Amino acid sequence: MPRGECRGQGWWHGKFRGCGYRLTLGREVILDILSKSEGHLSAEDIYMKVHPKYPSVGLTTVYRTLDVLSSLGMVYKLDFGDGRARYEFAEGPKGAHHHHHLVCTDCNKVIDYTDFIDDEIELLNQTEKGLSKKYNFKIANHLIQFYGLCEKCSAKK
Amino acid sequence: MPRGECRGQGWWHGKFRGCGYRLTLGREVILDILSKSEGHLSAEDIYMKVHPKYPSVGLTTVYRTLDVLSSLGMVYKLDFGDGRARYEFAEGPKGAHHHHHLVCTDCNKVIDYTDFIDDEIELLNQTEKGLSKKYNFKIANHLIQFYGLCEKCSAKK
DNA sequence: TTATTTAGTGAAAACCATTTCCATTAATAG
DNA sequence: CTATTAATGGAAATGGTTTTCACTAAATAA
Repeated sequence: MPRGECRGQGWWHGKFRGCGYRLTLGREVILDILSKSEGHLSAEDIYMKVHPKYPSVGLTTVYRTLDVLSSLGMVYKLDFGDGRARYEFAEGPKGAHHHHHLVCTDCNKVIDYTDFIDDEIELLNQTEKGLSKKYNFKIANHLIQFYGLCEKCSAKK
Repeated sequence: MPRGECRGQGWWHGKFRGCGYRLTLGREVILDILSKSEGHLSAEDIYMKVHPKYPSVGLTTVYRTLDVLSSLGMVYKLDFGDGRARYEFAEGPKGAHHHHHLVCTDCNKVIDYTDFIDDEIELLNQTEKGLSKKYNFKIANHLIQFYGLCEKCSAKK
């Protein structure tokens, strides 16, 4: 991804600048990786993908950029209980394929599911409204995860 | 909590022994603290509460015991994103007052809510059934958290 | 354009919750 | 009571993440 192809073209350009953040090579590259990758990448995963092409981008910058992206709501920071944070792209304004997670407590495998999402979301919206009012809480986001054993791990037992 | 008052009396005695775990002073004390405390305690919180009366119980044992309790399903291990795990008592078999969480992303305050829980649980049960079948996943537990700004923090802005 | 300002950066060091190591202690079985 | 071995405490190690600091470069002013 040569710089010229991207600079100023992504829909996120304005978002960065609008919040007073500078648009740097590192940030573009990391955002690019995230937007193109399925799944849940750790900071190190991202560093590994970035480093071959852009050895000048360090792990520190990956962490710092993920923080910024996270605070801008462009990336979700997730915890699956294995001691390292995972990040996933937040899919722009249309929230294209929102999903929830099934987490295997044995092998830490994570399955994204979109089944039942519509019903879940509908209920969540109601719940959010009620909770916001009752607790004066400005809800920005939610997390739903199911924990258990994946097919392989429950067979092993 | 003198040892004699407790040894062999708690409903968890059998659970421990049945799983091949020994019933030790440390485990009893930690379980006692958890069962009497409202809220979400970190390992260090628990250590601080235990240490004055039982200085012989070390932080390592707290961690180890929490692991055991967690694997027995007697305690839930929670993550609110502030870098340390929190633990809460799982309320025995009747699941007395199951609740979900509202987490403030600014001050890390956590509100337990039980409102809307019935509808949520009902939907979750359906969803669980569907997911279990489709993905051959044995669901043992779920996590629902809403993230946002608490009253104080949204006023500050 | 060039100069100025200051946000952003890489590398190494620090941080800190948690885990591991190991010699010792104590709960349970016989 | 004795033997067995799970459990323990304290210190050290671990490892993901954050901080420090001197340096670089993006944005802005001249």
